[in-house]
Amino acid sequence: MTQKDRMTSKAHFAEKLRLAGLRPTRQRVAIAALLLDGRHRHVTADSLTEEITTAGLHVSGGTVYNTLSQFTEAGLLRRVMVHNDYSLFDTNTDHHHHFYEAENDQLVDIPHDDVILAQLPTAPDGHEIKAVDVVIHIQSKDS
Amino acid sequence: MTQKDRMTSKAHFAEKLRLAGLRPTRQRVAIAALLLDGRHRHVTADSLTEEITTAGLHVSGGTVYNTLSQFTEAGLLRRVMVHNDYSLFDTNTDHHHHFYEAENDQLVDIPHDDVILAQLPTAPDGHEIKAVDVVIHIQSKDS
DNA sequence: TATCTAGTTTAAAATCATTCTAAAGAGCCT
DNA sequence: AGGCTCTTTAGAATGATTTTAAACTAGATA
Repeated sequence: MTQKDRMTSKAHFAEKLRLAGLRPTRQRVAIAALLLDGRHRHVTADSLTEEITTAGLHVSGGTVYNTLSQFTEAGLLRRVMVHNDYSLFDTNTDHHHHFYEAENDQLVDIPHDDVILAQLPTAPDGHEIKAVDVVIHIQSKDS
Repeated sequence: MTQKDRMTSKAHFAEKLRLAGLRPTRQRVAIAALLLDGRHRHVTADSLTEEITTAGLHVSGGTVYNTLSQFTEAGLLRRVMVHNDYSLFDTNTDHHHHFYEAENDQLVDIPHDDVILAQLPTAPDGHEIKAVDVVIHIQSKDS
């Protein structure tokens, strides 16, 4: 990646944040550059902090947590609920589901074409469906 | 409920615990009597502790947590994953799904006959499906 | 460009659900 | 009853996440 590309992408992420209603601060742009580049993956506050450090940057712990929540709130990330130990975030916000292997705390995307849902129930009166989360818990056959 | 009925049900829950491989201690039987009476509801460690207190009993905090985990492990309860704030347990272990309204932290069972799933994807090599959790996030229409 | 202000970041303290610990207690088998 | 193992207990410890109050900055304005 050239110097110019880097500058271009920085502006690109700043714009993305602005569109999402988030002021593009140095920290948010740095995190956006790591998480919103189109690659689909799962991160935790911890793994992200490690990445930031590896990139030679520094963002305080509180800000990492706040940023992940803000990005999620803004629809740039998706929070995946598989256990209560710590939060997992998915950089893929498209409609898709997950396999979760508790044994290794492993989260795997379910290929998009493996359609699962047939019909949804009607939401209770006065309510509407906001999201549908499907988590398929799996385990090694020999355990 | 007569004195005799009480004894009978106590024995009933003790037996249930034994069958689940759990030694029927005073605490476990008390909690089983509250949670495993066939009613379908959702509890947290906190709400359960409150119930125990209201019943004029006392079980230490650690034991409440351990018991909920052991019951879940034994298949007597089901842990429902909807947020990362604290654990929710469902006394209904039958195959069913949930509506979750974040605004009021409200969990609602989806009527059993509102079938949802069509076909499941195949589990990754060497793995088998253990459980399928579907959580439909809902919100008030006017929010 | 200098200035202002609301929104942000920071390190550190605080929170809070949950787990762990070591000692005391209770099923249950003989 | 005696004993052995599993449980319970209160309290300390853990660990992710949130809050705090002060220092900073993006972006608007003069």
